[in-house]
Amino acid sequence: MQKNTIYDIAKKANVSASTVSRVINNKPNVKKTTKAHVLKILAECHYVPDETARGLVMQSSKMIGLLIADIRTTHHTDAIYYIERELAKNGYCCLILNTGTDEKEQTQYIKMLSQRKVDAAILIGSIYQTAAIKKAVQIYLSTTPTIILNGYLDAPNIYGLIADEENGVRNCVRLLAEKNRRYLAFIVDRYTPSNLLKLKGFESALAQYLGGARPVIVKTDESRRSAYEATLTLMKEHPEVDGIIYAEDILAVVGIRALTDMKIAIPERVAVVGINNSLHAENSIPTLTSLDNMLYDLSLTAVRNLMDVLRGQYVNKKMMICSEIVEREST
Amino acid sequence: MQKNTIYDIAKKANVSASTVSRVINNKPNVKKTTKAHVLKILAECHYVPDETARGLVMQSSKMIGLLIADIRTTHHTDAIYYIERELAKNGYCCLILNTGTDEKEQTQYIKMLSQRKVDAAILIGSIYQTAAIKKAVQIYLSTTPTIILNGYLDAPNIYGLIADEENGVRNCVRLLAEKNRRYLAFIVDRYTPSNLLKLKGFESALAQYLGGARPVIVKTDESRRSAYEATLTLMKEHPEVDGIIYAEDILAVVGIRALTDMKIAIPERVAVVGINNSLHAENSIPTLTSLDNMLYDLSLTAVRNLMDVLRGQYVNKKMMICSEIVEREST
DNA sequence: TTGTACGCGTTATCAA
DNA sequence: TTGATAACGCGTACAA
Repeated sequence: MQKNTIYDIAKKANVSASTVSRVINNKPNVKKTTKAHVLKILAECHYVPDETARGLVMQSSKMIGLLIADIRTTHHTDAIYYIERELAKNGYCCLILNTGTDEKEQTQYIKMLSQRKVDAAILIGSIYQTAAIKKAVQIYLSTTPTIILNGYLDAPNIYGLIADEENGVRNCVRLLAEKNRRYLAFIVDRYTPSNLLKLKGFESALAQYLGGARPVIVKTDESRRSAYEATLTLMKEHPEVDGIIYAEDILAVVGIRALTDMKIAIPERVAVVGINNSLHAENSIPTLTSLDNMLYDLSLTAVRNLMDVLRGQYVNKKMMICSEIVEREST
Repeated sequence: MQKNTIYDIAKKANVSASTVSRVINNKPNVKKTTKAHVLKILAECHYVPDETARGLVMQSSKMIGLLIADIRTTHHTDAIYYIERELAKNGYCCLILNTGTDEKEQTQYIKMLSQRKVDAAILIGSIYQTAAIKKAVQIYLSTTPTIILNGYLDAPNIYGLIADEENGVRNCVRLLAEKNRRYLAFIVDRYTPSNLLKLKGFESALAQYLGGARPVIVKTDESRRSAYEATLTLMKEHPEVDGIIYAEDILAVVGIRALTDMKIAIPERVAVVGINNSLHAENSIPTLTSLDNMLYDLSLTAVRNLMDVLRGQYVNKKMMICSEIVEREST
């Protein structure tokens, strides 16, 4: 594009740069006719203001940094989609960074956010609930409003927004108990803060609803095959199991396949529950009962809260959004 | 963070701002001792340069704009992941925007890219191969290197990078013909430029390998259920069909379920082929033969080409990357 | 080897 | 109602 600054426009319109600026920003005290004239030239030249320069003087980049371990995990992709769209409505752009799971790298990415002068940051996933992140934020983003999605850290500028998965899982156990299940297992792939809460809910609910039945907890590694194997092994070693909760829908879907291959009837012989209420749950055969952790509400609230903070309004530091069970064929 | 400019650092180090700048950018002609001293203060203050200001003077934002219709389509998410990681290696950040499919909105987003002064743009998906986009790019990004992933537009600053899906589909037909399939159908959900090429390949291959068998082409709408219904109807109306190619793996997976529900043996009675070689293909039962359009290579090449263009090197305007069939149980 | 002065494109203050 | 001028934080000729 041919260089196109407010000075170029000013020259063509025979006014000063400040008048052009006033027109662009719709400020008062501009004569109607000059405004119309400038507006016309602006349109003719397809003038677009330089947000970089604007940001420099306004001390606001109108950009929000989004940190995520790996954007390919579908659950997080959805969150990013909701967040990006909502931020766009408010005139903000998203700087999206895949940080991986290494703390050193994550710290580097937080530094990048400060370098890019983002107006705020959203860390997506409970994995950011660590001491390393807290320290990095204190050093590099000490005055930048920061939200952790499904996690919390205690710092003046950090806001936590968490899905109440602990109670959610408790309710899953209660549901299974009501369906006369007595021997429940929980299959988990990673010990994230979020998953640890799910396990906590699982164990306490067993005590409450199933008279302290011994919890069977299986830890798989992160490949999907592994959830398949884990399910096979589980049913061999604990044939009494009549209900399985998986830490995520994807694991459950793979588990359902394993059970089907073993000719185990779902839900007659074994009931299955997943978490996330994702598309996987709707598409599996049989369809999967799943704990909806309200990702959409979580995302929307994150943005709303952030906008409020940026407007200087008071916002609660640690909010929780209730989960809900969506019942389908697998229970 | 307490304000922290090169001037603040300069004061603390008893040197001028330009010396600090020289140290930061590792320029020559700085006395070793002063350099060490400045470096120490820099570290103590956790100084981070302001990329915004830097961008203003260097006329380079070190940001690349990524346009995508909807980041939630898994195939594109993968592309974004590869691209983001590769760009990060080169010191670039990604501005990711969901444009939707409306041309007016898409134009607005292109305008935003120019406003943010991105150094280059990557448009992900053949849907950007439209006259409206071409015009918008010419107006707002006329000097910004722009790559279309899986598409092409003829303009001085636009580079096309396309998967050879036309030939890929031709090879799929040949494979099915070699497996003695005679009556092939193609199920497609949207007439994107990419899908139109697949159809073209399908029809020409029928002429070549199957003596001009009448092509059965079914257009579904974009919901997944619809692919299920379409498959049922297809098999009722054309019971002779013994091979189906779906425009995308997801459609094929849903189709496989429909066939299974109809007790149609795969691949004995009907062979099935998908496109994208995504995780869906690996996870379906039976596993799905799929055309790999080399998304990873495409993404990597896009970034490499872009970096070359930014370095002022010559880059071919329209490149093609060959597809490959990955055979699995469904054929 | 180091410092001064200017410009990048914009907004804001103040004077005209 | 308008225009000149000074920031914003940085890089870089040019001068010292």
